[in-house]
Amino acid sequence: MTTAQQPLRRERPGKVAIMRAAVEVMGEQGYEGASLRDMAARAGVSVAALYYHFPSKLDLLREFLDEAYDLILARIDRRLADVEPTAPARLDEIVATLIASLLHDEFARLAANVAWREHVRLEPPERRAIAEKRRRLLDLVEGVVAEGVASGDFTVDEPREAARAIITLATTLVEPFAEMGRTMAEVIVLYQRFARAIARA
Amino acid sequence: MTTAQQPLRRERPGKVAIMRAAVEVMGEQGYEGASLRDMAARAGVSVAALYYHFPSKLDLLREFLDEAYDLILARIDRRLADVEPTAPARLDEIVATLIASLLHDEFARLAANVAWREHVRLEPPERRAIAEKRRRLLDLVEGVVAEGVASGDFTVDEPREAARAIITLATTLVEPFAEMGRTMAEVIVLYQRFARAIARA
DNA sequence: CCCGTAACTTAGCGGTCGTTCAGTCCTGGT
DNA sequence: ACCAGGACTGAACGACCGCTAAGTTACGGG
Repeated sequence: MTTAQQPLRRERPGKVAIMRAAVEVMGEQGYEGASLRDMAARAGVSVAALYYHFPSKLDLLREFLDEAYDLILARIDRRLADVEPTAPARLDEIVATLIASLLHDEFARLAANVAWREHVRLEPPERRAIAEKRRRLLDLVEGVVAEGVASGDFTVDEPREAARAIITLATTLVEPFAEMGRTMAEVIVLYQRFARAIARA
Repeated sequence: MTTAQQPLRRERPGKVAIMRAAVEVMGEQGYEGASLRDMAARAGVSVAALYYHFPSKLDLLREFLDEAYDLILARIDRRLADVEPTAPARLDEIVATLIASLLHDEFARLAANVAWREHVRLEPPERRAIAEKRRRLLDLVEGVVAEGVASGDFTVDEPREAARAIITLATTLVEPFAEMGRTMAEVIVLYQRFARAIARA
């Protein structure tokens, strides 16, 4: 027998193409406005092919949401490992990673729109799983802010609310970014400054 | 003849009830997920009644968006008239007005969701009209921030981007507010502090 | 008392939606 | 050479969609 498990032989290119197309359409039209026929056409397959890979439209969204939140959390963890352990430097790294991930290219921006506005479409049981991943990110940022307060770098009284504001700012950047006329690098520096200001509010 | 114009005899209770119901459904399900049948049922009328008052589903959204942005702009203008003319006080008043308007009650929160996420459904011509109202709010806040920089109260280099961040923070508060476990008054004070911090970043 | 208009209603149109089912093709192991 | 199963396709289902035409009711002015 081979050493690899069955389900990820070459990462299932058909399934990946379908999910990519689905996220594009959902990002442009919203979850309810996105039709399976549009998704299938963009992926170059038939509608029934979607049902070979996903049990339903809602499960397609759920699977994407799961992967997207896991990815961003893992990316932040990995990049924090290489950063000096001072709170401002760590906060800067989180902000930079969030913004760079969400603005990287057109697909990332559409995916960000889906991830941060369509999670409400899930039914309560699956929705709680996503809420917990969001809470993990919030806890992480709150920890860094609190750490900074302890070290005297930050001064805010409500680290959790400061963390919430910082995450909101970074994750809702997709729309404003288009009309800002600035490079991603410039925006990252700017929002690192805003984030540190909130942590000192 | 009477002095009043025809179209607003007693403010057309039927039309108002329909728009209220429509905004509720759109706030809960999103524009595409909201059906005219749901809206009509909630308003206690038939589907065809919607077409007596509005030319189409999209026009219903457009009309609400027009009114909602005009209302919030007028409310801010009116409240700014009674505030001492220092930049920090004026910024506080804007933040307080925005948050109080968007969080006031359950309907206001649903309306806020529609206003700040569904404007993208409009076709480009009508969409530009809404974009201009948003720009007016942005200009207003930018002006106050710049004013504060001139007076030495604020220090940020990019007043327009600071204004954008402040507006984003206030207008996306609806979802987080539910899990914050704080009163509206507490949240206003907190976010006034965040806004001033951004203006000093 | 009658009539015009505002404010609806009932019924239904054509179309699109998510979903399913019965087959088809291709590939790799025996 | 065969064939099992993975990865699909074509065609259709009933439900629901936005929208409309034609008819009904209530009422205020002449």
